[in-house]
Amino acid sequence: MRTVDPVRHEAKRRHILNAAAVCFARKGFERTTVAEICAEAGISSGSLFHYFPTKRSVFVAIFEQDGRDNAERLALAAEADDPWQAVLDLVDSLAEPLAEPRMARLAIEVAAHASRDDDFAALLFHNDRELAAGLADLLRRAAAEGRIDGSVDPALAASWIVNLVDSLYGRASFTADFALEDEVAMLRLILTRFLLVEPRKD
Amino acid sequence: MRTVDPVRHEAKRRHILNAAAVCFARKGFERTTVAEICAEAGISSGSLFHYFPTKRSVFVAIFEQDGRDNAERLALAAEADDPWQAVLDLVDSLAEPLAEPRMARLAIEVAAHASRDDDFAALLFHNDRELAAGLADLLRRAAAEGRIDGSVDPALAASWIVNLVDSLYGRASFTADFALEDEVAMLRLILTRFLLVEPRKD
DNA sequence: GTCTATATATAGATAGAC
DNA sequence: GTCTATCTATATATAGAC
Repeated sequence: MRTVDPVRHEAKRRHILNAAAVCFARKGFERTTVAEICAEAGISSGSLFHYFPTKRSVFVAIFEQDGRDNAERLALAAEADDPWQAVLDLVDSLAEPLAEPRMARLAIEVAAHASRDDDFAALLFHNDRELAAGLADLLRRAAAEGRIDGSVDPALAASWIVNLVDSLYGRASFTADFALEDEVAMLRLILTRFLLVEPRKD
Repeated sequence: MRTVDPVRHEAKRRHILNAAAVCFARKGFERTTVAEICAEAGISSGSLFHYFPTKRSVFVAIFEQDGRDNAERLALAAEADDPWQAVLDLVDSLAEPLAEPRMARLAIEVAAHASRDDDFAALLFHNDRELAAGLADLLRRAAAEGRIDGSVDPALAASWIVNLVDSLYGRASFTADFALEDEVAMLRLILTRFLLVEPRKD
């Protein structure tokens, strides 16, 4: 008979992480205080430190989920019949969180923090490489089928696609009246013209 | 007979700003202490606060120069005979600071800080809009001469070019073995295929 | 103008009652 | 497991001698 209920424990952890994400998006890692996270979550600092050993560990835990989410999306994309369409769909799905503007700020905060925290950077780096590797596979298939330009190195092109999506996040936090649909459409146009072999119809 | 030598004053200011830029690139705005800047500059905190009222003012001063530099580059580009070539050259010159890796980290720190400091964001926003406006003019000229695709809105395309260059900065701080020349070449390929009207030769 | 010394505030994290 | 109270460290900025 155990004294802790693991389900309740996990639920509370997530509750804290959600509150923390809101705060980190609002003010960044350094300027967000543990007291603010506690206020947002409706708990005391003693309680927060019962669930997480440090403020940093709260931050890191938020993004460990991301790698898992992307791995799922890649697995789905790998099963698609049309690899090039799968690439475009993947780009759409990666851009989707931008419908919530605070996610853009959080993404930038992540990049900034990674440049000063090597372990955290390694986590993100791993996530990005997994994503780029999955994209490269799709591009290779598309090139084999003659759908896209085979002269561009798939690995390099894949890492540029990841980067272009990242740039969309930068753009979202920096552009007044950011219109997600228009921006995604432009990104698709850039990618299509960059890689598609077929003659232009536009 | 004045007691301050304005030349010496300005030189000291720049010395402090250079030292501060090194520190901010290394650890970000929040984690960099005034004491560290002073150590890097070889002065005391009392002395630093003689030149700048706050730590933030030091940070801001570093980037006020950027707008002036870009304005100069734009003025040069506006006089070029070949507007499309001028765009590509401008992109090269914007990417050039990346030869020093610490500049990439500083750029990311800037973006993160801007998302929490509205006045600072306004400064950067102004700089970016000036740059995009200048690029849009060049694109309009290039389209009028039939050099590039006239169906793409020049203003939107221009802001994407600015964004693609920004993404290069993100990429630089995130890519192992970042090879500036290869990356710039790929960026030029993307831009050329995105906008150029002439049939592909590759 | 530059320094040393320090005021003041506020952070992350801990202790221990309940 | 959650709280209140607090420790300890460290930060920005100031005061005032030289």
